[in-house]
Amino acid sequence: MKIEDAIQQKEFKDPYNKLVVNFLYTHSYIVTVQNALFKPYDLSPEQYNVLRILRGQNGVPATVSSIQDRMLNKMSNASRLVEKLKQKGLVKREECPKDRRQVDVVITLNGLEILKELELKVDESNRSFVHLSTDDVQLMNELLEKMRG
Amino acid sequence: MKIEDAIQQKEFKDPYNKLVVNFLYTHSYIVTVQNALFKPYDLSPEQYNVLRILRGQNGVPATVSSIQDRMLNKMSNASRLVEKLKQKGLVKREECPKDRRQVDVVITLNGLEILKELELKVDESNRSFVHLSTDDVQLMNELLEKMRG
DNA sequence: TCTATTTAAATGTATATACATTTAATACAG
DNA sequence: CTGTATTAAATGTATATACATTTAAATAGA
Repeated sequence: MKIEDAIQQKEFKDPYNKLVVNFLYTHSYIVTVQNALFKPYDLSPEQYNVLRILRGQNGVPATVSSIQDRMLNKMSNASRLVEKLKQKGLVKREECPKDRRQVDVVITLNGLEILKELELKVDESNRSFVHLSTDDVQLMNELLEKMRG
Repeated sequence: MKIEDAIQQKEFKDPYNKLVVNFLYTHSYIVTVQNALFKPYDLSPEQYNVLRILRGQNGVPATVSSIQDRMLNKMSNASRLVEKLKQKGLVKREECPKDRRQVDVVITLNGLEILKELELKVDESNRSFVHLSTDDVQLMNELLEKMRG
């Protein structure tokens, strides 16, 4: 569906304007799909992302700020997301002995299991809601990086 | 900057996965720029969007649900956004005489003025933070629409 | 050493999304 | 009509972003 029809706007002043609007609308489309996917697991997309970051550590603890640095949204609040995940038993949080200001965060076995199960569904979902050929996906990946400059 | 460097992830399982991550990261980049732009005007990007929708009505009142239908994020809450804008004197809200369930929303002169001033900055900002040629912008607009299927 | 600065994490608060529920008014079937 | 269903908007609540501030610990410099 054309963006003009989706938001009932006849025309755009220039293609840059249209791109930003088109982008924001598409973002909403993506997160709606993602939310529906994560909801049965009682996880938000952001919490899922933190779990993925922690698994990437291969057992090495991550500090809250190192998680923050790797998040997709640099403005999100790793401290509170970790707290939520801890309450669900998906991560452990321990005071770092070397520097008592820091906190060592590690994913639990339970967290790894849920992540493994979810990841299959995420992969499948990504492939099915992105209606592009691999070539177009490749092209779009390049354009996104060029776009950010 | 490559997405792999931006979030310190070595590789992606497949290009679809990378695209989604790349997309979410780019979204964060865009809204960060937009928030900074709107902040001095005490408006959020969402409130700005509602004002733009109302101006597009050319004086014809819009109901809350018609605003909702035209929003970029279909899950946002037009009712509360309109209330915020009313408190700032940027919109008027009146009971619709034909159907007392509905509410007629109209942008005020003050709202139109702020919108006019802001729009210039938004246009300029869009052109400067999107580091793409017009051809690439056109291409990306097409890919976004194809992506949503 | 003692103080000042810096750093890591947590916390406070406003806005917005996500989704369910409520309230009130209208439509509509019997 | 009258009771039921539908619709529009508002409201309730949880999560997350955005951004400022606070707290505590470590570091650096006089």
